[in-house]
Amino acid sequence: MRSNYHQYSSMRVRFAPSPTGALHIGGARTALFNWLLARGQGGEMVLRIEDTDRERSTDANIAQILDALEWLGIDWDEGPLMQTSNEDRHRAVLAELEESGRAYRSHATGDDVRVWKDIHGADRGYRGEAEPDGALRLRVPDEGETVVADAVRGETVFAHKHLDDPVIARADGTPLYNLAVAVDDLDAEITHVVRGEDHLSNTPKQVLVLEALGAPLPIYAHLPLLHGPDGKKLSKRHGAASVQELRDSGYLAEAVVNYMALLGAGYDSEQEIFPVAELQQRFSLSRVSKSPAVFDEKKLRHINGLYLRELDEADLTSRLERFTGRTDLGPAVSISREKIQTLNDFEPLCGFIYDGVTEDPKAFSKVFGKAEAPAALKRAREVLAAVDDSFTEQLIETSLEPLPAEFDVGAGRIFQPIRVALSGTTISPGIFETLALLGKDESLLRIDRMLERLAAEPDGPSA
RNA sequence: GCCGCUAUCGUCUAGGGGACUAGGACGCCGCCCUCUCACGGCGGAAACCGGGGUUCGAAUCCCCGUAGCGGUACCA
Repeated sequence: MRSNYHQYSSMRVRFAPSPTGALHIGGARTALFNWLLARGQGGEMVLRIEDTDRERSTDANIAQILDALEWLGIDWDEGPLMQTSNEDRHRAVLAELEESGRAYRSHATGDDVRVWKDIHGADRGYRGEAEPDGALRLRVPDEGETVVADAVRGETVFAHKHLDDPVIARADGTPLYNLAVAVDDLDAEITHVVRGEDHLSNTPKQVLVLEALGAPLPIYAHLPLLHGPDGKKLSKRHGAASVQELRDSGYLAEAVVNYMALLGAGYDSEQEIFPVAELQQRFSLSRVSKSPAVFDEKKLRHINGLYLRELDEADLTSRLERFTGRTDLGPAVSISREKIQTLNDFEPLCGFIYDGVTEDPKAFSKVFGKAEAPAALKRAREVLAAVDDSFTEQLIETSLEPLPAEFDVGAGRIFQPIRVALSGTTISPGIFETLALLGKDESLLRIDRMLERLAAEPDGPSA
């Protein structure tokens, strides 16, 4: 059974998405594993678009998949090949199979197959009679079994008596998936078929096609599926599920790659942050796990934060500017980088610097509900007004430092009022840095406005 | 229903017969740091699905059960 494996000298893998929607994380991970394998082994990767489902395959979807792969940094050596462009070859193979008697025409429908099973029981797969026309079914031998050699699962045995003769072409002669895949992989001299586990049950059909053709078999590797937090197959309702959505959520491509590599594979018992080159080196099909993995956005966020803080400032700045559409972010980047995990976290943290004070009644009432807060803010205003016009972080800190003692309160009781005056909220970058960045005039202006508001509400915040 | 795959902390995983009082990471809890939020540091709770074997010895091998998932299209 293991006699006819491929004899190609170098490894060739393929990623073959069907363009029926955006590239999901599951698909992206399949692409990544193929790519890591090829790049780590000096092999080649082929990109093939399985567009034989013309109803659902659109150019926009294809463009989206290419865009997602490019963003992730996954490249390929051949393609994108369109499966439909190989239809002549598919039809030739179909004709060959029919002529040799390995396949036959039949009008049997799914219902007919079901009736057959009801009569014959589970131990007899559907076997039809050859008819002059109709769909083309591949003849499965009654005896024996087909063994799928799987690099992650070992050998999986499918007894022929359980297999129905699979339909490999529609009545109109158009080839079906199981035929097209087998032929395309053969033609592309693919040595390792690495794909999702949902394809495992279809694999014997493809192996049977290859054997009917007397062709060599690739080595298969079926990856564990990705699930949502509820244990169900990952879908839209689990939040960011496509590569594009991840990008729009402010994740970094390198972090997404690192995280995806971790899903369904182990590399080291102590370490899990690996630059992509190391991932390529370490990746091995034998390190792929067999059980499904749950996509955990919390962990992605954590890893993203790690990568974000590793970026040099110019790089981070340009990424933030591209992401937010703002320009001249400059110093705001350095005072916020320790506090954000994604590109998307920047805006809520620092938006007030550019857009003015945020209205946050809860923050206002909480901070100015403290008796000394208005007076503390007034005093801070005086002290800050006296600071040299250079208004550096250091000078600001020195000037404000004595206030807590002066009011005999904790530092927070002095700084939070200032923070709310400047930003409107209780969360912002460090207060000295923020004051310095805003500049003396703007800082004093914002404090004055808050003081005026407080004066208008002499009994304290009503909110 | 039938066929197949899988089964270690809530999650991702390490483990491939003795090194396991089962390791790491995310998350969670507590403490420290601290002007908020984070970051960082320290500590803690938390798992071998159940039952039979095999073996001197099993998280690791085998069988059964159970559960989850996938497939079962003239979809891919």
